[in-house]
Amino acid sequence: MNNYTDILRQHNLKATPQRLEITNALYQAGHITIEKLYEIMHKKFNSISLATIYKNINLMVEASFIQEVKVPNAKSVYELTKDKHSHIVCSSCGDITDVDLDLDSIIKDAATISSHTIDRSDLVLSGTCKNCQ
Amino acid sequence: MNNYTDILRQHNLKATPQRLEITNALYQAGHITIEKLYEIMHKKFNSISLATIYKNINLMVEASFIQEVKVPNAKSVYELTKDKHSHIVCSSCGDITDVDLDLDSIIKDAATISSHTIDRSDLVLSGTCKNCQ
DNA sequence: CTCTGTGCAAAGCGTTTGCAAACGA
DNA sequence: TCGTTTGCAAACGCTTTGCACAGAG
Repeated sequence: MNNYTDILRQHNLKATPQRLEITNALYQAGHITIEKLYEIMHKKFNSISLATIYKNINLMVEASFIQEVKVPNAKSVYELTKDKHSHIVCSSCGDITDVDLDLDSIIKDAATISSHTIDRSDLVLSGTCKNCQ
Repeated sequence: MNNYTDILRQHNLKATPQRLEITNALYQAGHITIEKLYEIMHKKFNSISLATIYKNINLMVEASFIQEVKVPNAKSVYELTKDKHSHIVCSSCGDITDVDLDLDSIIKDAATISSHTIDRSDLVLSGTCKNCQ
């Protein structure tokens, strides 16, 4: 049992049952669309509103408690913020998995080539997962 | 002067003035949002409709003549399809530049770790460009 | 008790669709 | 000429907003 109550409060968010369930759903699913999240939430709170989902998702993104992942040719998914990682999407079943890749030298190259400072990297790989092959 | 007329036809798209101008705007801008594209188009065709822009953008994406780039915390941009490359976004001015990075070994690692096949990679780096620093 | 969060309904915004007229080949 | 494309208006779907009531601290 994770203590999301405290974590929410640390982000100045009251620990309402709805928020605890959103957090729990994100934890369970790993990556989830708004649509799917609403489905799950609706089972527990049959009168929940999509507005509540959106308001909370936006607050949680602002608080950097969760993050949006933009996926090519698909809807965005949300995940709990965790250590830096990349994503692999299966174009067939849509499943998304995390993968820990070392992008340091590539980012360093990019910074040199472009004269940019770089503070964020989003890598999404697409292909076919083992099950779908 | 690029011969987009022929290129459009090779993709089974009639070379209308509107399409030639969309293509030209993409070429000039490198990366462009729908909104900005409409602005530019409107100067040349004052009665152009957003519907025309959307229809053509969608056809061109389907034909792989252009591609959508999903940008964190910003609207998608479109670019002419060219050799594989990554993108660097300036969080300050919003400017997007192409950068040629070798992701081969990283992709290979990811394929091994995940047992996926990988046929596409989208890397978007974010930071601050030289001008904005 | 106070202030924040929820749920509802309405509004807002970006995108798509249907259709008649215009146009490219 | 024939099939495609354009522009308009309406429809659509996702997201946000305003407000009264409920609930967390």
